[in-house]
Amino acid sequence: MKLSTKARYAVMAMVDLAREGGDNASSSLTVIAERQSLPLPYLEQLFLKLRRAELVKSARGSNGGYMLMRSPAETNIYDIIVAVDTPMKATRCNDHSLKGCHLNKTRCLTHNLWKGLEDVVQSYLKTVSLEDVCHKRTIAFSKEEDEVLFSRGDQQQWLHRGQN
Amino acid sequence: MKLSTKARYAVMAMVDLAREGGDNASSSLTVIAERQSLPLPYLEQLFLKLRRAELVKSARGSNGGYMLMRSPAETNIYDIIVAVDTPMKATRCNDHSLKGCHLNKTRCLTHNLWKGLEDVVQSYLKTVSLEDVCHKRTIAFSKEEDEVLFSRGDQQQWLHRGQN
DNA sequence: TAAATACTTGACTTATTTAGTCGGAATATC
DNA sequence: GATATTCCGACTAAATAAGTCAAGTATTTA
Repeated sequence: MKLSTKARYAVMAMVDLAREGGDNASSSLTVIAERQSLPLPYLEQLFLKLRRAELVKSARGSNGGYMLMRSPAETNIYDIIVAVDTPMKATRCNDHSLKGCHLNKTRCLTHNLWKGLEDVVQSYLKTVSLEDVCHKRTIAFSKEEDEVLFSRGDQQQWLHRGQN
Repeated sequence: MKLSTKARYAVMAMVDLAREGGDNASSSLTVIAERQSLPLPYLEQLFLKLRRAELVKSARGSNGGYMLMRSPAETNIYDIIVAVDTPMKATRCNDHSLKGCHLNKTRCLTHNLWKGLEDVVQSYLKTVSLEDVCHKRTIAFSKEEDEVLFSRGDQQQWLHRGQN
């Protein structure tokens, strides 16, 4: 269970785009690839999918490039990862055909467990926006499952859930 | 990003063991493999690791088999998955050498994001025990990030965090 | 309009990981 | 001693991921 480079590279590139591409300026993949030390042809593959997912728009021709479709605050990490990769597949049965799921009682037992795992991952990735990442603003869950660490750059503050 | 069969099979087998192996009775891998439709030689590999992780103890010879080291309630899913597989590796840099992490500012930005993802997954898997799975008792997080669904079989109850 | 720039696309190759197998040794029970 | 079982390392095959390549199309600028 590990993150694919597709997902990692896509997020890195989108963060780069969010930081450098303000004021309706588009960044070319050549520049992004260089800044982030990523292989250009690989980035091309990824941005094709990002554009089809309507996360970025492209401008062709000289001085062309890509720019975000929506603001960094409105772009969440989950959408980026889904666009280029399968985000988290823990269950084996898809929603329609339950083959491989309820062969017998015991096998079915684990279904909720894996579904819960998918939900947790999905929920986390959806709550984090591109802007959050740009500002190093992240959400961490403590072991008590009762507190949330809100971190903005150097400042950190422990809060009880519901106080945000 | 998907669950490995190692992790899935190991949990399935452990759940089987928890259900059938009460009263200090040991179950042989042959039986578990048959009940769960899993390849025996593969299970052998996995239980070797589970034993070394001290999650199960073994009895050799005829009528031998495996039994849980601790009670199902004291055995959590995270430990099982860690024993047989890497649970969730989202960051690329390990804790000691930060190579590939702070090459430049932007790359560093995503570090907290991935670390947070690892934490969320780890936290979830640690809170679920083998007993929970046996009773289909799972924890699901709502979109509001403020409520928890405690489900026991047919009963379901929405609670605010901290009331459990 | 010509040239430069950069996106578009699919096919291809290679490397890595995962999944699963095999053969045999050790050990306990009947 | 026959049988059932764990124990262990090495091996193979299949699948996936990562990355490359080449030939195109569209757009802008000069």
